[in-house]
Amino acid sequence: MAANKFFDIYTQLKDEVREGIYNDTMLLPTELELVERFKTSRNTIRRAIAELNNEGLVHSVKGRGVVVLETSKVDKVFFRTGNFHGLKELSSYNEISTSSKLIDFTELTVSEALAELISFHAGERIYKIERLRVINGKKMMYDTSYFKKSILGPIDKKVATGSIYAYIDTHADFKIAASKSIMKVVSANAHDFTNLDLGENNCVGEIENITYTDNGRLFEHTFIRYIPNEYVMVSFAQH
Amino acid sequence: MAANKFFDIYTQLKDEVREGIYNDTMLLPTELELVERFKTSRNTIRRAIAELNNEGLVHSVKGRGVVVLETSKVDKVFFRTGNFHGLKELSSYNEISTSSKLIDFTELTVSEALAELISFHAGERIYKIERLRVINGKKMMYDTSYFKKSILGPIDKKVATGSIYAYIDTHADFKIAASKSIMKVVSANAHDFTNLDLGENNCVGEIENITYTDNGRLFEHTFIRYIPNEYVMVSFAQH
DNA sequence: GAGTGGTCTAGACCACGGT
DNA sequence: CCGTGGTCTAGACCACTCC
Repeated sequence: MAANKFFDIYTQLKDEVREGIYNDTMLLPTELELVERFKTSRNTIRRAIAELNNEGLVHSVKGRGVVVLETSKVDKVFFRTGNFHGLKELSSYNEISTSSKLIDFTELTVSEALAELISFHAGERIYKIERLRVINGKKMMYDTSYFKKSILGPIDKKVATGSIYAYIDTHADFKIAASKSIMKVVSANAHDFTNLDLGENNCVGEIENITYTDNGRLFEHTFIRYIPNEYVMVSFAQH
Repeated sequence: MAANKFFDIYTQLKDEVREGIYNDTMLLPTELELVERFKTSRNTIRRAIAELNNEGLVHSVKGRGVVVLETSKVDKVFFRTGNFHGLKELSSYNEISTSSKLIDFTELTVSEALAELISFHAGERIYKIERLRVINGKKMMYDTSYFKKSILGPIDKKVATGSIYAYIDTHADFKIAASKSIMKVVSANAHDFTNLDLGENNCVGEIENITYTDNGRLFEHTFIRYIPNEYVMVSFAQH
């Protein structure tokens, strides 16, 4: 995809790790050997290896080398059981699938009460969009999203029904830069019991998701509430 | 702490962002200006700025500059409501606080059934440790941990009662390198109802946490089950 | 076109691991 | 002690944003 040298090297090394060319617990070739092999500078090699570290495939140890991490059950779970692809796709990006239905679309002004709840200031003009995700007839996930109108510009119900983010890509003069998430387990409220197929369960998972534009401005604040036993989140941390 | 140049610059810029010297939505000084100011090379400046990006404080845009992200409610939540400090401290590191009690400590061999559940192979000799965290008399969190004996070496109940990780720091010849986590919301089982003060709730949060040594070997596999409404996890992602 | 961040090079020195 | 990864330098060129 990218014609970046470091990215190509990263991809190649990743494949080789995945194929088991370097066994679990073994070392990658040293940086100097990789410099030889890829005919590039050491910094570029290091950039590629840094990427492997971030992904949780290897761990660099000063004075020893680059250790390949044993594979675990977790690695197999990565793109399964429901739909949370790690955390990156947690914003509205993928929420609009064929199985996602628009429940409500309104324009309103942020009240003092709502300002307490979300990261927008009172008086700000916003769109509120509620959506329901149904899979195999089961109500799995309910989203309540707030978008700043001052950033998004005027939209109609048709846009809200489709993908807001596809609309931004083609019609807006800004990009989505980053997002932050808060994840909790909470007791279900009356809304949850009617909006979701909870069965015997009386709790839901909640993910609060804040999205930034590439101007550093808060753009979207979304609450995702989902039923137990269907979704999984995965993360990796280096010490 | 670290006498690394890039780390000092990162810390200083971070403070300045926090103090609002660069307002939300404004730009940081350009890389060349920072090179001037800190009398260093551009790569070092870039390393510091990369750190700020990872932390979710700024976002670099090619051709424009380094944008400071608006602060949000999420930022204030970071170290509150319970005890999950982001994800880094999720392994056993901090679980052994004054309020954490050892419930069970046994040595056993991984059965075929257990091997299905955790990332260790059948036949492996392991320690199983169960702990309960009580806060203000409330049973909040229940941990079931499995440690590879072949890596940890022989330990007794006294070590298990204290901090395993403090023990490793001082007595073991390996370090903890990385960890992976899976987070879910699941229906409570009979164990949960007796082990935790669930109140009216019939679900729990579960975090499965896998820890690696700096030799790339799976070392610990822990299941944390906790009550609703008390804990929060925060994450940040760049697009 | 001027200025920005992104990639890359070719070198240097240091801190640590293992022998 | 040697070899490893970690930090840092001083430069170059490119891709992008904005005027």
